[in-house]
Amino acid sequence: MLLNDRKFKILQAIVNDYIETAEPIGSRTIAKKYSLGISSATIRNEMSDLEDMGLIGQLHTSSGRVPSEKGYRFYVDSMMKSRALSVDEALFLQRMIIDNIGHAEYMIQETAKALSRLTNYPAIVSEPFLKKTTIKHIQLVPLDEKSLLLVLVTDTKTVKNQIVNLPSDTRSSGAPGYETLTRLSAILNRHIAGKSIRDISRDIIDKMLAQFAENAHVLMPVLGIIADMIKAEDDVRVYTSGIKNILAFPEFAEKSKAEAIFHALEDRESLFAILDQGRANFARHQANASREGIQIIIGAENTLDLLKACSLIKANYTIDNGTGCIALIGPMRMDYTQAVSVLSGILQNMQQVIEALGLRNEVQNQ
Amino acid sequence: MLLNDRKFKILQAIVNDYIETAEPIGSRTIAKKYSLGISSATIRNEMSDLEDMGLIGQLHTSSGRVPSEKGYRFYVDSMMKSRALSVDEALFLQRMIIDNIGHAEYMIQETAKALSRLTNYPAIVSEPFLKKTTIKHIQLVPLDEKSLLLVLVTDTKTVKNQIVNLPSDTRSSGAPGYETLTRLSAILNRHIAGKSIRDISRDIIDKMLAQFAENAHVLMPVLGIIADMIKAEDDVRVYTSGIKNILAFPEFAEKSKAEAIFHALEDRESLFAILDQGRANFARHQANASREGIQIIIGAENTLDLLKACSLIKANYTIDNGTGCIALIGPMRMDYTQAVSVLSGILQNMQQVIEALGLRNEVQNQ
DNA sequence: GTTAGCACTCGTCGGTGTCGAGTGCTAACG
DNA sequence: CGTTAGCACTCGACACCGACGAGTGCTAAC
Repeated sequence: MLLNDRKFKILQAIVNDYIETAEPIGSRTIAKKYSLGISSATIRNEMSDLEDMGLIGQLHTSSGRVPSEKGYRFYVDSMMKSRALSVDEALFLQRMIIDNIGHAEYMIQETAKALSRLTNYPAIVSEPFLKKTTIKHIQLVPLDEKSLLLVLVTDTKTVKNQIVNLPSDTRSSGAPGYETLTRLSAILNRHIAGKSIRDISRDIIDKMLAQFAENAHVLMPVLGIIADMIKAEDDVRVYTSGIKNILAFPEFAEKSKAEAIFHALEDRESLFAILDQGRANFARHQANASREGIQIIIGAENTLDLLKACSLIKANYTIDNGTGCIALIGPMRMDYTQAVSVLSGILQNMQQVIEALGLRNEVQNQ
Repeated sequence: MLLNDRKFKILQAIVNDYIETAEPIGSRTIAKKYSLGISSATIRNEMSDLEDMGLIGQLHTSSGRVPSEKGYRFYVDSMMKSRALSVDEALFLQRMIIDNIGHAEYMIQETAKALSRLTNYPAIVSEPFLKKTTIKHIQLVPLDEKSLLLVLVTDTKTVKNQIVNLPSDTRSSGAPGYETLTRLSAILNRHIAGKSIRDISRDIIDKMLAQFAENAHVLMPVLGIIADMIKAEDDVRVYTSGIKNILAFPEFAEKSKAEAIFHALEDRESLFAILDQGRANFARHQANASREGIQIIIGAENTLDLLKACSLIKANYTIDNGTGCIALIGPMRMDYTQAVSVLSGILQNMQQVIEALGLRNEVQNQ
């Protein structure tokens, strides 16, 4: 699509103004507000052309013009200026890096919070989808007579723990003591560290049972819980933040619309559906792929009916054996410039934290 | 306050109807809808009396009547029937108990979810406020050359873990190995298990330093992190669920009101302020104390301006060395009967989970 | 090609009238 | 004396109307 310079400027004025005010904008207003050096009548003619091209539209005859989806698409692809982060934003992100180092578990939640806080749009962040979690280290810790604590470190340095309740009908009175547990931990590590849950064969279990000797009754509950924990680890979680921000947008003034979105953003399944739909569109709009992999999906480009009136800005991030997703939702007239710059800032931020945590390349050679 | 039987029934009809419909109700409607066997004119006379007593009011002359705060108070104190849980509700709670056994950490979040799900009111649940967390067990787990994992079990069986990054300028190359860490863990346990962070004296640290010998450089980072973790443990967290439900109430139709509540329910500080205000009111309305310690705070009885138009139903729950709080928020015309029965069901539920986790009396004698 | 002018459209806003639900008061009834 | 029917009155909700203004398209003149 090719636009002459004047049409370009007028379209830009319309989109910017609408992003800011959410009101249809007329020719006279453009002439007054933006000094383009042409009269409102000329602008009217140009606007008429832009409407013919499908870039703008009007809600009814004789209201001002509003960008169409195609108009937003054009704006995003061709006239959006990339903006550097403001000092405040950059400082905020810096602080976040510092706070998060050493807290891999919270980083993802914090990222969602930061995103919505900086942009005032609802944010969604999913944990990385890992191909196959492997066990890095196991430790049994004594608790009391009837139970012990199982601590599990996975190859992503995620740490899980759970209480193991021992069967009460065991011969030996009570749980094994500290020294015994240390010995049992060593046996467990020798046999299953570095393996995924599928790799634990009957053969290995038998060997361990033999070595556990009089403590054999401890092994099965422990293995069962390890399996559960690894399964839970393979379950990707999603976090949202700033959902209430949608109340501030006039396009969601009707409570029913706001409620529909609220509902979707509280439900795990629909969150995944939202994040997932990017894939189909990715090929279609190559222009965005260039922007550090940040995708912008506008209005009806969304495959979910629920989002037909919204825009979605999303990107993937990578931890060496999996990728997660991070996204912002807003009305179609969202401030793409700001949202994209913040999102790309956060992506860099996450990368730094991930590197600081040493998750990058050292995991395989444990 | 004494009401004759007819006034009693009329007031009950007004409150019930208003809870259900959120519309002012007139004498004719009462006569038709509730078969009290008296005419609308008689009802008008009685309503006039009820208004003089301050139990009901009207928004403007010639609109129907609406319960006043005093009216709700009377309703809650004298005419609310206690209702048994429905089969569905009971089953839902049963399931929750099963799911939560062994997951002390999630129980509180799950409780908030269950509350809001069963009542359709926003729920707030705070973690127990513990007087002084003590260390029950410490375990050091090897991770890699530069770091190790510290696992801490406290007297509430909460388990925390954090990665300890060792100073890189240490003489000995890399972190201690598995056997060494096991030995160091034993030293730590011998000296500080059963103590709170304040009890760890300079003297104890010196002794441990001596025993750590060539691994002394590991001790200080570890102790620093233990202090942080205990401090974080003493920080009570609060969870909310179902905030979006307020959108369904006509009294929050104006977005600005809904937004104010949203804001308060997303902010930790104001959540505590909400939960805290019960104390002052507790003495005032003894009548409620009888209902298993469930308090009902209506409208202006709230000390927070924000809640002057709301009601709050709250209760405390106890784990042996601390108490937490659990609450529901709704419009003044909330369905007190249902809310109270669900809340009391959940309280019993929590008690069962707590007992199943063995947190009750066995903790002290570790 | 640009602009001024004009007729036309349509949503918004204030004013007006009607309708219905509600009330209080009074008088009649058992 | 308590209860009820009837009546006048109040007031919000709603529909209707006209004025106003922001906006458009079209045409003619510059």
